Amino acid sequence: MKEKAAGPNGSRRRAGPVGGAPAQSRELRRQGRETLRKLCEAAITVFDERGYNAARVDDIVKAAKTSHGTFYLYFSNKEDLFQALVSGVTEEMRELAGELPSVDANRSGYEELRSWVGRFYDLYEHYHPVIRAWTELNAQNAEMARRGAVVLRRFIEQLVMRVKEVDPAPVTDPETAALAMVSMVERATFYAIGGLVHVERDVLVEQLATILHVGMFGGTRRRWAARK
Amino acid sequence: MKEKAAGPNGSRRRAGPVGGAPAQSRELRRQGRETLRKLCEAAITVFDERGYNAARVDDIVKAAKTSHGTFYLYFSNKEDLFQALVSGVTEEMRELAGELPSVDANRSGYEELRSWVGRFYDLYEHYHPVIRAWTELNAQNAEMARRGAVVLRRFIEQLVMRVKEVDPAPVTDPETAALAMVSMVERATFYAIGGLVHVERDVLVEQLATILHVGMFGGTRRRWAARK
Amino acid sequence: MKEKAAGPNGSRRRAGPVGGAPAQSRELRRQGRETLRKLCEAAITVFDERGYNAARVDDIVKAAKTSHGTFYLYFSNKEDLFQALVSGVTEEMRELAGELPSVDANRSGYEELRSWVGRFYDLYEHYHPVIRAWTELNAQNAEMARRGAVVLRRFIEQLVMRVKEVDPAPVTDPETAALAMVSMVERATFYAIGGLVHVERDVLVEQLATILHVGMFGGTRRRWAARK
Amino acid sequence: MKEKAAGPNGSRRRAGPVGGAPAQSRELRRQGRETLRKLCEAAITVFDERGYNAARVDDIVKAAKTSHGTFYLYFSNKEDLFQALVSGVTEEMRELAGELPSVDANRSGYEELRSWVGRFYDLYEHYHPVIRAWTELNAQNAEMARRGAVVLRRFIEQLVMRVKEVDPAPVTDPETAALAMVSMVERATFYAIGGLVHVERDVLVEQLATILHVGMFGGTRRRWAARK
DNA sequence: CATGAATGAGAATTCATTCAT
DNA sequence: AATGAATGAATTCTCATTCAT
Repeated sequence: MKEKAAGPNGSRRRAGPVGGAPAQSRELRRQGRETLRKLCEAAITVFDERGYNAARVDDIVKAAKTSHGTFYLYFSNKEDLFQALVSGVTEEMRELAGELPSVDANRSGYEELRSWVGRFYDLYEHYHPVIRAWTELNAQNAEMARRGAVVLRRFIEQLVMRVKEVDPAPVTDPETAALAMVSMVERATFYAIGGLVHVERDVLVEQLATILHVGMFGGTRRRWAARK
Repeated sequence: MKEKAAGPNGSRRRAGPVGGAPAQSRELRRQGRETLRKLCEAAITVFDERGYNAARVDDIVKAAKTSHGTFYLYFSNKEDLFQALVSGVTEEMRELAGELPSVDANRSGYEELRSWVGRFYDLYEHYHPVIRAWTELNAQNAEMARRGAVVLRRFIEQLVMRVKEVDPAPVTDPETAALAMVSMVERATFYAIGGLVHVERDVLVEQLATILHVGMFGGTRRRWAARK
Repeated sequence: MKEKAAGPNGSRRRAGPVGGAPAQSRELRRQGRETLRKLCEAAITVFDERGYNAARVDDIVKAAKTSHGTFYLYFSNKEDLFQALVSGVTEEMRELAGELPSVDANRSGYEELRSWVGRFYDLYEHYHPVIRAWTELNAQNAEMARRGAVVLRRFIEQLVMRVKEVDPAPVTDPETAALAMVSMVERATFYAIGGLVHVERDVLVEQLATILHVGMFGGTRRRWAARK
Repeated sequence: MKEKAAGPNGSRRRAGPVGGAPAQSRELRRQGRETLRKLCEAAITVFDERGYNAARVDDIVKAAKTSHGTFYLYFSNKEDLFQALVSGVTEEMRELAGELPSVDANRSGYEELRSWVGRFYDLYEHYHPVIRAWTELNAQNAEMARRGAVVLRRFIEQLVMRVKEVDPAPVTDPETAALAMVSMVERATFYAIGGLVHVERDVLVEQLATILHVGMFGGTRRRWAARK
């Protein structure tokens, strides 16, 4: 039942990384765009290895096989680069949130939900270094925390909207329930991908989809749970 | 229905903060213990304001109204101090995990669960600055991440144990379900306390307890959900 | 009584800006001369806004709407460009010094003097950004300071020569008096043009000419001072 | 006729150098004050040798035989240190301006004036490195230029005030005349001390005092000019 | 015990200059 | 002749840690 898509969020990958302040104030030619891309990739690698705070600009330029001076041609500093990366993530997360399908209480509803959770998992996995760095920054950078909150609320809103389509209402307080559910999906995925717990992707995705389905959309677990 | 206890985790508060390496190698008199306490409190305040990485030893000693020299009389460095704070949290978290009660599918089971979730919330709130700093460090310090994982798994274990007491088994894969549920409780609490979403403590605690009860212990939401 | 000439130093403007070392080693076609001119003008503008030291090659090429590469096609560095600008100023200053007229104690002598001071003022105003940048460099560049001293002494010499033509000798120590007078004219003009004090050009020119006339050439202020 | 005072501005030397922003936010003990003093002296030496812009913080700390870290304990950067030095100069200049005596047309008036110009010369000589650095900064730092203008206007005001005490009025436009005279004294002193022209202190002081006396206070040069 | 002062390694950033197209 | 891109040496500044009193 492996259903991992070709890339996170299906085939709609963004064109390329966006630069920070300095890069946006000028036209980039092919060579420039290539360097920008190398820097972004290098940064992701380095953030993955050492985390945001411990990452040095020097590590990034070494990983990108370029020079200090070049770095500052594209980004005004490490945070600027990071903001650019985060922009990519938030944009894809927004889209994914918007694609949460209508869900009914039947098996087809469950399957749609499971597929969606799977896409969330894959996106999350792809951007894991960035997301982890993001959690690091939340404590020291209010703007970053705010951007995270915006994405979180967007997920909650979408989930609430879908839940309200269901009749009879399966939950009495959809906002709070949605907060709980989104928290669950996000954090369990985080733990799984970070390796803090050992669990297979598909097992987790199924379990999360099941809880969501039962808890929010009136799905009944027992009838087909033994299928596996 | 406010049920906040007198202090986090009831009356079993630890004696006082423990010092780092330098402090443990000698006897502390009254004045010494007082200075130690001031430093720990100051550190919590500063970590709350700026996060761990952005916190400077200078900020801490200023907040504690003492000097750099004195800081190093009690802790060998910033991380040493932080480890001391984290030790307090992990210890209390371990205990709380051990106190997860047996839960039945009835209302009394729900109420015990709710009380326990409430205690989790209060403990989490009390140590919020430390916990937030901890998430910051996870990305850059493997030992810290390991300690976090230990606590997480302890919660999962306890929950699994309680779930297995229930007959007939309400979930097919208790380990994964427990991961999901612990993630949910932890993260929703984190968002609520951090102010990223706006939700009342008691509303959240009830919702989380309900989902746990229904999802893990076979509780039925509908019968008494209208009670409120 | 406005007597500002058509351009600084009358009609004897230099042909065009001279380039630095790289530009002088090759023939410049029309396009090249145009680029050279744009760079010089841009440099003057930037020096005016930020001073010499704070001026960046990047500022200059942006202001000239050209590129870094082009800059180094015409000048070997920032100082080379500046030397080129200074050469223009020193040359015109030398000429102006040489044109200090013979002055008698009468009104006609005063009027010739006033006209000459006016030309000094206008020349100084035109080159103000360059001159101000020059004062900046004097402290850090001995060669620049030397070139400034040469111009200063040239003015002093000329003034001494004119004073010695007068009989009976109106001053006992013409060298020192000339130093004082040249200092006065230069610095008062500098303050006026820089806007550090608020005074009209013609008022200042008259006053300076009067003091020079009375102090160096035996002019008597009282007879016609009320004229205005 | 050497009349150089014991120190610039007589015996009223200020207590000691003032620190920059960081130093002012805490109490300085004896050792701290000593270090502050060493840094200021070292800075003056280095500014003298290389000028303000070419001076490196590294040069200053080497000259002061201390470390980089220490520098930033007392000043937030090179400019902060320089502002502190300039504050000392402006304060003394203000005082000296306030001490311009009443001057009559007789020899005694001349002598008082000469003594005052001599004190100006000595003060200027003592602070020459600072003043030269100041002229460097004028072009790139508006605040510095403003502070210079304030001092200049203070001198002009005082001179105008003294001139207005004289009856009958010797000059028709005292403000402009005062600008000219202050410019003369300042700039001639600057050239003399900087070594751009070669002239003895006492010769220059006498000449400047004479011109001031004759030009502003109705003194008559001829009667006693041959005395020398 | 406590403290103010000093330290210096390490990190970020700038910018004149060169290079490849 | 022009240009966008790259470079890296030089510089500033920070801050955990040590030291002397």
